[in-house]
Amino acid sequence: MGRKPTGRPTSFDIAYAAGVSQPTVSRALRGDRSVSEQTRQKIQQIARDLNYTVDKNASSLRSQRSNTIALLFFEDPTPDESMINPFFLAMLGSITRACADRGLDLLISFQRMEDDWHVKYQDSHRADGLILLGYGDYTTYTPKLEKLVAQGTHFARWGSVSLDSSGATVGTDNVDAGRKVGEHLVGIGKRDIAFLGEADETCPEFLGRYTGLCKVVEDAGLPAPPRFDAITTEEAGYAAAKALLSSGGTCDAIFAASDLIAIGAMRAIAEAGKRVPNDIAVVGFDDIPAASLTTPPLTTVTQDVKGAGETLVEALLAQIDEREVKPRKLPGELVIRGSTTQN
Amino acid sequence: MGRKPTGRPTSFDIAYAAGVSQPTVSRALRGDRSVSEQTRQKIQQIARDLNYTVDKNASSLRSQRSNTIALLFFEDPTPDESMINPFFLAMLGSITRACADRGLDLLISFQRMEDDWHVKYQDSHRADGLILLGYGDYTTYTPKLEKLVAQGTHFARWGSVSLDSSGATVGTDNVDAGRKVGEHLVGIGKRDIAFLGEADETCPEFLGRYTGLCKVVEDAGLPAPPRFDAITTEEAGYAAAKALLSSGGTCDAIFAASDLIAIGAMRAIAEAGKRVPNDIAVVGFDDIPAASLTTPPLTTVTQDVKGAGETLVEALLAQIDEREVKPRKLPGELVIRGSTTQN
DNA sequence: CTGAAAGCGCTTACAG
DNA sequence: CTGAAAGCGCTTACAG
Repeated sequence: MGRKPTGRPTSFDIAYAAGVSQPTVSRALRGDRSVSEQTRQKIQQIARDLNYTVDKNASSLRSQRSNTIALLFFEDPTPDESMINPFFLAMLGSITRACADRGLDLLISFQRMEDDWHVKYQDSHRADGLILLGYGDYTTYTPKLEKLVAQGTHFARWGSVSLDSSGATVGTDNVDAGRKVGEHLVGIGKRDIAFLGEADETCPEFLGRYTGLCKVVEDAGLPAPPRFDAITTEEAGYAAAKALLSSGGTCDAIFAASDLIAIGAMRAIAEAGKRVPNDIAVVGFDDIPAASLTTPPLTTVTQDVKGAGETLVEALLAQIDEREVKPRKLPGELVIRGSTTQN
Repeated sequence: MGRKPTGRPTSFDIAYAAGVSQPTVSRALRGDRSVSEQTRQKIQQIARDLNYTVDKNASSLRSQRSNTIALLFFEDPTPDESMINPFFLAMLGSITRACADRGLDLLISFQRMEDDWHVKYQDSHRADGLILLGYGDYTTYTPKLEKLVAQGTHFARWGSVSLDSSGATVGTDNVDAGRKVGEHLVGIGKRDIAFLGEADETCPEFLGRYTGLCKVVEDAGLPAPPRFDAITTEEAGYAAAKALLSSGGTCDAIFAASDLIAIGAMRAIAEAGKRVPNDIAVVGFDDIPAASLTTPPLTTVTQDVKGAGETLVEALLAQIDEREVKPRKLPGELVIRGSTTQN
């Protein structure tokens, strides 16, 4: 045979071998129902024998659809430019799997907040849509989102669901999760709970967690939880706890807006000569792998990472197909460990 | 203006606006030196104004080059199917950055050992080459590699450099790193060192680390380090240490082939009522984020993750361009923490 | 159920 | 330095 002396076979080679036209090969290989069962079988067999695969570039160019999704991590530039939040890494895994299950390819890219996200993938037709994952200042983030919407770019994002009704947003029910944490802490007899994390408009997710905590505390007739700002790093958690402990105020529990913050806080607590959980109970958020390795192990909130990946991909696909997309809240689950209960 | 009523502009639109031919636009935008400076400037300005980007599918189809690399993680299927080794996640970050610096897109995919890697990307022309990252049984891995070579697929891999002279392999100098660990342990007076990890042909990297350790121990006239098999998981490390401690044998130091193994081992040591580092010193490998969080913090070996990403991408690019590629060894750095020294 | 024709948006010889 | 022509390998109306 060997119609083409070099390179990989094309649909014309398959067509020649099967004695049909090239468009029929294209149809058969995509499982088009209009091709007769017999012809389809034959063509698929030959394609297999010749080790043929459809050229994605040609197919995407013609059909104007790439079956590819681009995953953009964005983050504030960090001084050490290293640490990605482990939680997002877990998300990456679940999104990868969700894409693979649907035959989608996944492009990935780390973006700085300053960058022009939209241009890169959608405009160059590499991807049918974008999934946005990240943390960082929400106030600089929002205008970019609006630009994406204005451009008609398809995207789904992970984040705070409440503040944003613009379609494909998926996130943990942070208020509910904050409530669960509050109930647990109040339930074990804590009365004086502090919150560590930037709970304002720059970070609506943290704000939700704080809000949930406040509700429970208020209902129990306890003093409102003081807040100490911290971004999602161990260093920030350490500094915030330092500030809390040296402010002269007392507290018998800390709810940190993330595990990274909680881990930093535990270091500060140890340095201050206090004990976890007896003097101060500590709760984190995310359930990163390191959370079970601290001393004592960290009580935290597990987010539904697997469900998140599935839901994000589904939401994006729905948007691409112009189906209706509603924001989705996923439940967070409290995981109780030694940092809030002695054993 | 508005030549096309709908959709994004093409190079024809730019050509029309600039009063030149379409091929000239193509040349100007790629910075072809043959286009006059003036024309080039003008075209680039117009392209910017019209928010034009080159259609990657068309350009890849025509040029038969995609400027895209596919990163394949492969792993033995794990029961919980969750945990990716944190070390490879760090590698992902550095490879992403190295690709971005060179204007390459990055496709990512997790593969099971059983899968047919080669077909997926190279054959469908999505990627110019593959980077292979992973762990798992090397003996099932090698035949796949050979198949890739036979197919003329371009790839670079992270792994054991010594056993494999086939081009684009990059890895830590495991023997040297093992030696550093051995010297440290012998230097602090340990005499009876055990190795935890599958140090045979199924995992040449672990074997290298063991070999380095053995050399030092032998030179010091100490008994050869016993080996206890463990794959790279916490559970396996726990089980291996259990086996070691209950074998009735004594040991005053453990070199674990990975941090995950070391963390599991420390748990087993604590359960056996022994203290780290006084009764048993522990050293890991990889310096994952969790390594500094254990009690005591884990002495380990840092691999040059940043250099690894750069080197892998460079090696792959060289291979694609048919330039000569030599295997590259990167140094590992010992990081001494509390698990081998009291303070 | 199948085929002939057109065309997706580029890049690349080939001319001049 | 620039243009006219061809063609990368598919998918999609359109006919029959």
